[in-house]
Amino acid sequence: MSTGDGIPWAAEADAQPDDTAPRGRSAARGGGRRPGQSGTKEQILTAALELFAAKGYSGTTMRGIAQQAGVDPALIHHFFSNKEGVFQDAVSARLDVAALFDSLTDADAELPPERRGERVVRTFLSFWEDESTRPALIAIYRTGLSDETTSKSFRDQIEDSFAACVRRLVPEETERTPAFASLVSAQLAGLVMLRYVLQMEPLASLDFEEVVEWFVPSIDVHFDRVAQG
Amino acid sequence: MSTGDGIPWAAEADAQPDDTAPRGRSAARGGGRRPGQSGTKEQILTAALELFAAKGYSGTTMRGIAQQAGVDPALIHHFFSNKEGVFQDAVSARLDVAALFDSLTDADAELPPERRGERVVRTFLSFWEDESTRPALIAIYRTGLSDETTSKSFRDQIEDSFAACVRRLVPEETERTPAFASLVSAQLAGLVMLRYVLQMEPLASLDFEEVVEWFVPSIDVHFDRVAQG
DNA sequence: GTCTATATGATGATAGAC
DNA sequence: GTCTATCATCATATAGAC
Repeated sequence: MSTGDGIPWAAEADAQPDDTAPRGRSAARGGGRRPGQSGTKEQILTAALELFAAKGYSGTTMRGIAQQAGVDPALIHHFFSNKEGVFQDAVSARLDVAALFDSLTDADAELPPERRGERVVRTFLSFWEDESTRPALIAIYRTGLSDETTSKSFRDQIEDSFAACVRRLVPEETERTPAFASLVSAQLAGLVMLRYVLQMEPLASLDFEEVVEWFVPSIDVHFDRVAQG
Repeated sequence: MSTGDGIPWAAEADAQPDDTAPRGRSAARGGGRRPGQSGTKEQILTAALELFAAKGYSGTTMRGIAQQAGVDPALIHHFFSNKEGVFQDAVSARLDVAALFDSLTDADAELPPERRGERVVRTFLSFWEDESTRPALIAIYRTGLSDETTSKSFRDQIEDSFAACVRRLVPEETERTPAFASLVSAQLAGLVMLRYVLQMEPLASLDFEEVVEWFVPSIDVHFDRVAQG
């Protein structure tokens, strides 16, 4: 633990972001044996993600994952070598972090400033509302905040992902753009933290549209400000 | 760990919020031996808070605290019985969580709506800007988010503290008040998370007054909204 | 692919000498 | 008040039988 076991999940995200089609024959890679012959591997990843989301990284044990998945602990090592491997595979199997904002196209930059806030909020929150990606996000947020080591890569990841988002929506970069991006990130991070991670009431129970309606105006404030220089 | 060792820091805050005066003869209690004869106890609490803030609750070890404080691990048990005791004492020695918003008086409810946002933001952030209370807050936030068990009491604590705050500033309670409080909490939580815990740039390096200037308008949006029913 | 058995180390906690 | 020695438990990880 204190030996410096950082979790470089930011390494790379291979990921299939929103694979609505039933998985099975993904693009033939290599030619080796198809993984997950009996579905056990998938089962382990699901169990792992559940636990990482609920108990954080250091609170999740290999034994716990094994029990949750109904398999032997040694099997997990067999598949993923170590705990860090399980985490990375579990997260990237459900979510492509780097592509979080890929659905924001250049066309969105043409939106009038008063529409951009809503566009960002809806795009970001859609991944939190989606039950297939939410556990991965919760696991990432919990783990990313657990200590200074993981916080560093988590921070870089947020920075990168939001920087790309901002670059799409506010093409004309000014000196205020970075601060603007920080502020918007902070507000979105706080929202998901309380609504989805901590599940604070009544925020957690609000209808999605209600959240958007309440929240977007406070984001628009920043878009207005950055637009007027 | 999985045996359910929650951290009920919300138990009670006895706390001396800002004991600037050099301790020594605190109000004569009992009559027993004066604690902290050689300052060792204080030393341990400081080291503990530092580690809890940096590595979270589960990432901090008794041995690590001992090493950081330059004392024997057994001494910590002697003073605080167990890890949970160290955490509670370390946090409550520097910060009275329950009194976070006590400086908001009824007079603030008389402020025009457009001034209330700034009042809340400044009050809350002042504890994060203060180096004597910041480590305790970071420790609380990190620990509170580490898993579902601690998240529960953390959430309740945020709820209570902000509920009290809102009750002071928006006396005329409507059906929108709770949602309003949630939203404001979320935005403030996100801000401190990115600026002080994750230290995301450029947010972390912004001048305090700049942060206030950028952030307050997005809070005012909610005050305006709740004011107009 | 699946399991048993085990190596190796760190953890929180305790008892007791000085 | 301070320390040594130690316990029981948990962790990750590995080697190897089937």
